[in-house]
Amino acid sequence: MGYCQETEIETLDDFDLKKIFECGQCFRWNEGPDGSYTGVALGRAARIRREGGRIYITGTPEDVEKVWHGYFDLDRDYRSLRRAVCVDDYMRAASDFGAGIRILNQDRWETLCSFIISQCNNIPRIKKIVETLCREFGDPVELMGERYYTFPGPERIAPLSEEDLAVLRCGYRAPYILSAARAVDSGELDLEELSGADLTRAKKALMAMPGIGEKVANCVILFSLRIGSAFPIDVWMKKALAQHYPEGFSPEVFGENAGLAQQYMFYYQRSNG
DNA sequence: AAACAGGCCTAAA
DNA sequence: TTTAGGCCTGTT
Repeated sequence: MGYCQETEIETLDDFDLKKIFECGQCFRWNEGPDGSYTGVALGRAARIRREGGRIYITGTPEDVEKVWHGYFDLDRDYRSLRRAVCVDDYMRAASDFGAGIRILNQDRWETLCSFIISQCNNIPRIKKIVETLCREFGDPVELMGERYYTFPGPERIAPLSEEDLAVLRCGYRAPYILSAARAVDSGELDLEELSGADLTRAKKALMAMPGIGEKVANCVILFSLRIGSAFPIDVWMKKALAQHYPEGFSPEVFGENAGLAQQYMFYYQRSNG
């Protein structure tokens, strides 16, 4: 393991690596034996660790300022956000339990593609398919003597065929990946433009694509388009809502913080049932 | 062995 | 507008 520069990520409030990387929003960060996490995001490989109360990530201060600051959503004060979603005793418990979660600002295309893959799959298989996709079609990057691969851009996937994607073993999702790649590459689906849209319009645009339904659309919108009112509902969330809001429930009570409220509910449900 | 897994699509009421 | 069944594949 060669020498590698590290820079502190300064954060005044919530920042729990395990919760951030394991609350279901991303698929490419993996925990090492020492509790650090290594992953590839936004075209670069990095390792991030906690020592005492401080967080360190490989890279220069400029990397932190220009890349990781935005990725880890450091401009938002999660302590006050947690207070804002405490609408009842259940949400108080869930947000206390989930303290340390942050919603990452991920690459739009990577998020779209990853959540297409996620449908009707378990996490280990999702991660495996995504890693194969990157190894086969991404660019190699190096970190501390190890080789990693970036997530291939839509322009790399668009010209491929279903046979080319057979190595992924992702079954019926392959044509969905191709059509999404082609739409993004051609500009027919403009994810950057959509990040300035409202929830309704963003959902409509995404769900017009084959293989993108309500759940995948909401994940893409929340995790990469930065629209905080998105509220993805999967099987875990269905259980949580049925259990705690049998009379019915509307995410609108949380306004722009609905997505964060969802993350707390989801993580709480997965951890405690 | 048969069912299921962090959905989506189509057909049918 | 809601519901059932099928879908690739890998795991239990």
